[in-house]
This record gives sequence, C-alpha cells and structure tokens, in this order.
Amino acid sequence: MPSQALPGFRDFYPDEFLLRAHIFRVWREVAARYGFEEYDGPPLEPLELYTAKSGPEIAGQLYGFVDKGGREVSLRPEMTPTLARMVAARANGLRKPIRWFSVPQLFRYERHQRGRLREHFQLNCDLIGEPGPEGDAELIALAVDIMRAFGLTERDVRVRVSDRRVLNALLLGGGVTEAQLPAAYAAVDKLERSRREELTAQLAAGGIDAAAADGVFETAAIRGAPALAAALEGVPGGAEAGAPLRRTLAALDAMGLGGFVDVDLTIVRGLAYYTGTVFELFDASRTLRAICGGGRYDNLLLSLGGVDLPALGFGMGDVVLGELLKERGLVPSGTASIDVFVAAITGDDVPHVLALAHELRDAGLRTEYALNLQAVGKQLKLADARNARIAVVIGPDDRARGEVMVKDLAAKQQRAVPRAAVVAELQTGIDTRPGT
RNA sequence: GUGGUUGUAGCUCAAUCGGUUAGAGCGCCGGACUGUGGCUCCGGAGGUUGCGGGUUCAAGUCCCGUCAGCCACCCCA
Repeated sequence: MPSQALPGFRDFYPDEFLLRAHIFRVWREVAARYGFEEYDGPPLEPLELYTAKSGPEIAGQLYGFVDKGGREVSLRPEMTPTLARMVAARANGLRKPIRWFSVPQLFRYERHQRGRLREHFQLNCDLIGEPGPEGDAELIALAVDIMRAFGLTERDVRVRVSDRRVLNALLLGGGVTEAQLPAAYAAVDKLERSRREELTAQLAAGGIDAAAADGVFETAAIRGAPALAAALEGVPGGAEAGAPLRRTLAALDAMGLGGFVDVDLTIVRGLAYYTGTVFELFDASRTLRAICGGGRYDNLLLSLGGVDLPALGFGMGDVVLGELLKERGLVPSGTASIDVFVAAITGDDVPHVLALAHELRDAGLRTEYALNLQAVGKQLKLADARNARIAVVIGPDDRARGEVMVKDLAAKQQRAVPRAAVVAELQTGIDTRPGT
C-alpha cells in the first residue's frame, strides 16, 4: 500500500481539517454578506475548455488524460471557463450584476513547492455585468473583509492595485510601442526579483532601447495615488486612463478600507485576459506568495462563451492563506471537544448510560461515553482527553435515589441531580455559557 | 522542465574517525487506580535509518542511482 498521498496532494487529518473548515466557513460567511450566491460545476471538464482560453501549450500544466471513452479531459485548473459557460447558457435570464462565488478544488500538474501544490481549494468571487469602477471597489472590499474576518489587519495584509489601462497609457507615453508592450509588462513583473541590467538586456531583446527602458523602470517605480496622478498628467490620454482607478480608490476610502490599499504598478498578473484593474493581496512582510489575485476581464466572456458582458473576479487559495493564519496564530484550537461525557460505575449502569447519552444527543448536546466498561477513573480520564465540560456519573446508589452525579470538570465540583431533570438542566446550562 | 539542498520512530531530534543489539523527549497503548479526572511512577508497542546498488572485515555515516520533501528558476491559480 502506498504510504503517502500523491505528490502535491494533501491528507487532512482532523486537526488540519479544522483549519480548512474554518477557512471555508469564513469565505462563505463574508461572501454571503456581500450578497454573493454559491455555485459549482464539474471537477472534470473537456480539455478544450482550457486550451480555448490559453492555447494548446497550457495542456502541459493541466492534470489531463484520456478517459475511457477516448475523450481528452482535464481536472479543472481554474474556475473561470466553467463560470463563463454557465453564465453564457443563461445570460439572458440572470439579473445583472451577477454576484456568484464558488469554492472549487483546482488541479495543476506542476512541480509543487511551498504555497503551491498540485491541488488546492480556491474561493472564486465574480461580479458579472457591471462595467463601473464601483464594482471593482466592491470586489476588492470583499477580499479585504475576508481578511478582516480572519482577524488580519492592514498591518498583516496589503492590497496592491494596478490597472492595465493606466500602465498602458504610461508605457505608450514613455516611448514603448504597442507591439513592445508584452516585453515591457514582463520586465515590470520581474522588477522586484531581477537585477536591472538583466531586465535592460531583456527589454533590448524586445526592441526597447535604453531611453524607453528607463521610462519603463520609472513607471514601475510609481507608488501611491498622488504620484500616479502626476505621472498621468504627462502622457496623452492619461487623465482618462486614470479615472476608473481613481474612482475605485475613492470608493474604498469611503468604505474605510483605504488603509489596506497600495497603488503599485508592478502588479501585472496573466497577460492573456485582464483588461483593467488588477490586484493582489500579500502578507505585509511579503515572505509568502500572493494570498489572492484578481481583476477585470471585460472581454473574456465574449471570447469564451459568446456573451458580451463585462466581468471581474478574484481567486483566493487556501494554501497560502492557511500558512499566514498559522503564522499569526489565528487558527481555531486543534482539539476536538464534546459537551458531556457519561460514565458508568458498574455493568448494571451501562443501559442507563446509553439511555441518558441518547437523550442528551437528541437534545443537541455533543455526548460520548466509554464503549467498553472500565474503571470510573479511566472514564473520567477519557472525558478529559475529549475536553468534555461536564461528566455525568451513574452508579447503583444514585440510581436507587433516582439521581445522577453531574460533575463540572473544570470547576472540580459535582452534585446530585434528579434523573428526570438532568437533560433540561444540562441543555440550558451549556447553551447559556459564553463562548460556545 | 532546470539547478541547489535535505531524508533516522506518529512528532522534534541524538548516534564521536565508518565500529557491538540505532537512542531520548513528547505522543500512543497498558498497569499502579473496582464510586471519581488532569499529576506522578512503572511497563509496552512502534524503525527494512526513504528505496536500490556499490566500496569496506564492518555503512544511519562514504560513493552512484532513484524516489520524496524543501528552496530558487520557468510559469502561473
């Protein structure tokens, strides 16, 4: 028997599943707060659904194979093509803007490393049918509020925002031609990780001379809205190109979330389909990969699904986010816990334990008992190990008086309670405790 | 796909120059403890030293290969 999961795949033991469940719960709660509805699609799709968007070379990165019917298929590497198909099929009947989210497990056949596996869960939130920049603000705010719901502050995570329209205007205004834009984008993307001489050489290979290259570097170095506005004044069409981003930032400020946001033109993301705002969320110390990334892709639904709707969305994976939460101690406690443990003194008490335990379970209390008769001390030890709050001990003497012993395990106190009253008492007693 | 680096018990680690039967702590199981828990003490299980080959009288230790983890690149969710 293989002793471990496939490379890049994870086993979730109960204490690890706790974190995953916590992440999913927060994702769904906050998405619901923004009026987003959950959807899902198949985890396995025709291969061409993905090659249509990104070209045949993408197939090398896909978890694809030929199925028993001879079809070329792939586990889904992303959700957007599925979403595009679903929206296109019912586009006329859906009220706009469409606010949908999903939590798919996605797959990529790639060499894995920290924060990047062959499988992950990713919250996808998309807003479809809204062209205005307030929609961009809405989506960024959703991503930020998810961070806040996890207990992360603006000192923990930063949103770095750029805009294709802005970067295009500045690069073209700085002497880069339309055809040279991809090379310029690649250099902007690598600016933080590579040395400037290497990038200059790469830009030269792309036909961009030294003077224009300096312009690229200057543009990429712009930080903050005022500096960006100043730079835009100096290029043709700059004011117009900068207007949407300005309104998006103003809306975020009005929501009180402006403190999370940095204007940073080195955020590039996939060249293939973003058309406007692009943004990524990072941990403030920047030791991890991006937590979240997204932007506006106004042409994609037309090219994929044949429906012309503006759209924007983001994806937020569980792996990097989970690492950050662990790093900051923001994970729920790793121990399983129950409400009540019922213990028997003798074998004659066991049926009464079963009866009471079942009544407690019917009353909604998390209840356990020892599955085989053992010493009371053993049973209480088990109750401790399961983090029970209350132990109920049933013995012959108590039963003769029509009572059971109710023991508060934390307070180390116990008292006799009439058998007939114990379920109601425990139910209210436990429900009214704070912090449950 | 390329390069670097690391693999010893469930976990964290130890094992001198290559030298006897690979150890410890935590965790797990059992006992001390048959009407009352956390502590303590005692005992036990658990290892093909990732796997395969080579060198050697002798390999956890040295060499080669391979697999896996980690890091960087490529690429991006």
